[in-house]
Parts: sequence; C-alpha cells; structure tokens
Amino acid sequence: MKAHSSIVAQESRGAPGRSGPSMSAVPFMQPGDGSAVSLLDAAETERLAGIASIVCFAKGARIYEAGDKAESIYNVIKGEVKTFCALSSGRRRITAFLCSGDLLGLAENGLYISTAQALTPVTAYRLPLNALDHLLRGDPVLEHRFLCKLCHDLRAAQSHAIMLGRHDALGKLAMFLQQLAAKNPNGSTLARGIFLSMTRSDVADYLGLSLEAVSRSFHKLEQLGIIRLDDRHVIQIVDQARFDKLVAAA
Amino acid sequence: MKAHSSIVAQESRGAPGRSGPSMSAVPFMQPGDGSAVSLLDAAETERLAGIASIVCFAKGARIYEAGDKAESIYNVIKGEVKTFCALSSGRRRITAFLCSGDLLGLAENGLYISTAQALTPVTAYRLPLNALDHLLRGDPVLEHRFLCKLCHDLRAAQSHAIMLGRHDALGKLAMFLQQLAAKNPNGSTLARGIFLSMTRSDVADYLGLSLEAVSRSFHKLEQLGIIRLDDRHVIQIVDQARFDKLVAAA
DNA sequence: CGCGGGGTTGAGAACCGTCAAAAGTAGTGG
DNA sequence: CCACTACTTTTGACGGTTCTCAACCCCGCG
Repeated sequence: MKAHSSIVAQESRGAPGRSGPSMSAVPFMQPGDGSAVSLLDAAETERLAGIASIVCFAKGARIYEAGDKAESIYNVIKGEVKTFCALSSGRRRITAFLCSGDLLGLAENGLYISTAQALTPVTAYRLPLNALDHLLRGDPVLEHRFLCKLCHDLRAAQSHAIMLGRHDALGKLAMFLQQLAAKNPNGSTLARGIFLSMTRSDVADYLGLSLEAVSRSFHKLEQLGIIRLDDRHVIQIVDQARFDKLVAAA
Repeated sequence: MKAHSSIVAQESRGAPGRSGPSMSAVPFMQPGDGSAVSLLDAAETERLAGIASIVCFAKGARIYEAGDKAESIYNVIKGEVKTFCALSSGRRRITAFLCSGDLLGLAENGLYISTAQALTPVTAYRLPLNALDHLLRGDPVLEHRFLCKLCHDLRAAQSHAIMLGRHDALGKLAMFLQQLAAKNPNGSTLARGIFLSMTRSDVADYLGLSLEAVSRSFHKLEQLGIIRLDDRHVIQIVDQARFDKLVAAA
C-alpha cells in the first residue's frame, strides 16, 4: 500500500456552480457521423458537480492502484491518463488511454482492476461511489448517460482487441495513430498533427509489441513517406491514402 | 442484405408471467469470490418480460448482421452465440462468446457493430430498443442492473485484450480454457470438464491465432500431460498446477 | 560534465503464419 | 445400412516477422 506515496495528489473542493463533469461518447442509437458528442447538459453536469471534488495529479502520479478498494470513479477534465495491469512476468499491458471527458475507475468486487497513472499533469473530478450510486438511483436520465458512456468504452475495448489481433506491427501502429487522430478534435495543436503524450514503451504495452518493434515501425512508416515525425511526439500523416490502406489491410 | 435468409428464425410471443430475462455478472462493488451472480430479482425479470418476446435460432443462424439497423438487444436464455467483425482481408475476429444470462446487440449510431451467430441452437429474449429505453428511463434500479452488466462486459473485453497481447500460443489457449472453465458453473456436464461449443477456427479467430496454431497447441498441451481431450470438444485439466503456471506466465 | 531515462539500431533465434495435403467427422440421401 | 460429400481437424515443411539480447545514441537535468 505504498501507492500515492512518492507524488502527493493535490485536492480541492468541488467547483460550485459554474462548471462540472463532462462526458463524451459516440451515441448508441442516434445516427451520426461516428464522432463523439457531449453526453451531459448543463443541469446534469451541475447535479454531478454536487458530489464531485477536483483532484490534481502530477505527471507520473498514480491515481489509484489495482487491488485498492474502489471508493471513487474519476472524470478527467484535463490531461491524459493510462490504465494498465501489471502482468506476472513484470511486463505491463495498457488497457486504455483516457483524456478529457473520459471516466476511469472500473472495479470488480469493490477493487480496482487496473492501475491508473497520469501521463501528463492531470485535473479530474472525483466522484465518490456511494454518492454517485445514490444519485443515479434517483436520476434515471443521468444514469442513462453513464450507460451510453459504458457502451462507448466497451466498443473501444473491442476495437482495441481487434487491433491486438493483428500481426503486422506497421498495421497496428497505423491503427493506433488513426484512433488517436479520431479521438482528438482535428487541429488540437497543429493542423492534422497527432500528439503522443505517451512513451514508445507505453505504445508497445498498448499494442502488444516490443518497444523496439514500435521504434522500428515508426521509422519504417517515415521511410515509406507515410508519416513524418516533427518531434518524437508529434506525428504528421503525409500520405493519407496509403495510411488508410495500411489501416484497412487487417 | 441477404442476412437471415437461408435459416429462418422462429419467433413466438413472450413468456407471460412465469419466467423471463436474466442477467449475470461479477459485481462492481460488493466484495465476493469473483464469481458471477444473478443480477435480476423476480420483479425486475417480470418487468423486462413485459416488453420481451422469445426468439429461436438454429445452429449457424445469424441473429443480426454488422451494419444492420439496431432495433433490439437480445438476452440469451439457452445456447451459445459468437459475435464477430469481418475484417477487410476476409478474416474475422471474434469479439465475444455469449451464453445464458448474457446480453448482445451493442450498436453505434444506431447500427450493430458486429455480427451475431448461433454456435448451437439458441433461445433468447428479444428486447426492442425503444421499449427498453422507455422502460429504463422510468426504472433506475433496473437500469442500474444494465450498468452492472456493461461493467462486467467491459472487464471481459479488457481481459480479452490482455489475452490477445500474449505472444505464446500455449499461454493464450490456457488462458482461454481457464476463462471458459470460470464462466461455466463447475460440473456443468462432467466434473471439471470444459465443453467447447465452438470450432478450432472460432477459437483461432478469438485468440488471434491461425487455426493450425490452435490445433497444434491443443496437441501440445495434451502431450505435456496438462490437459486431456475426451472428445475434441470436451477438455479435462489433468495437471492444474502446471496449467495455472502457464496461465500466469504472461 | 556526468548521469539516467527514453529511444534507436543491429544480429541471431524462436515462434507462428502460410501453403499444402491427408485424415477424421458429420450430415444427407439413396 | 451404407456411400457420398462437405466440413473440420490434423500434420508437415518452409519462410517471414517479431522477440530477445546487446550496444549505442540522444537529450534534459542536476
């Protein structure tokens, strides 16, 4: 239980009134273009804010540890988070990268099933499970939003599984980059630039590859003239057509 | 749109009163032994039964097709189902095997994201989405059950992803067998016997292996004296200790 | 200036995928 | 009951991609 020891999370009381939790997901039922939409209206946000407190985590800080008693779920406001499971071989498998509008804190039998760590400085709403449970039981509409969000996350997990099933490192990486590009609203930092807040090692643990294979694949994609690396963390897609072909060639 | 054409599903009106839908999942909050419990009580079952009709599918029949308009979700009563995505290369990736107490019919923007096919003769409740949506909006407790079930499925999908991240065929197969054993209540057919209703090809598509690798892995596990194959579809774990070691050696 | 984490590059070996062919199984109809 | 066919599974040989091990580089930081 030495979690949270090295880097202490700073905590403050919940934002009163003005703003509050937000969630985004691709809708279950409504037809759309496949992009994520905001799930909560102002009133719903405010109801959630009533039970929320704001917590901040430094880069690298653990938000919770697998096996800890699950007392809260978190709603990311700003920054990025990875959740991972430590395998018995000392290796780790990253189950998800979370960002603004995402929920984290999935538990089983009252215990977190994975560890959550901040990739960047993170600000998040902390929603105590008891209070959330109570709130949702009296608020079916709000509960429905959570249902939608979970459906979204389930689809994402299945999509992740499909990615992991591929055997070509290049295809995996391309698929990963596409998902990143789709997730972040176009032109977040640069026009069509994809920003990677995680390390090569994180990408490897997410894709089920070795760190070296990821490095080589980045290099090869660049050599082929499909992407360009401005920085090691900023990728531009140069040849969208060949990029898409690579993604589709499952 | 030639789905459902070759094998016609038989349909009948919902069971009045006596029984109805059921769902099982490992709890989110309550401490437990990690086994799944039934989520619905008699009253909840009955409320769901009010909007449900019973549908039957022959072995091999398609329950729905990826891309079809999603009008219902299904709750399996009896039999087993696979859901899969057809990849552009003609290959398919199985996302889940479902059985009694499971839900299927995940959609995105109103369209099913995968195809569902019966592995055995299947009986299921059919829950029209509109009616379900309406029911849940007025029934937060029942909606909460669905939330729990989705959490369960999300954990299962992440577990699947972790399995796919492994590179050793033997470990993948062992992990798969363990999940099957855990899912089916012990001693369903034979004491400690695991029954596989799916083909080797299905297992391969689920594990991200070639059909041949699955066959070889079964053979090797038997050769090593870890499992025994009574039938090609009935597996006995002979050496539990070495089996567990193989599963854990991620 | 030295240090350390993250990243790159190289060489060899192991594992799995692919292709191919044969053996076993189930379901059908004579 | 048997023969026929189609499907599933097994087995073999070969080639390729990635993993592993190892060394080296790059950059920020104390």
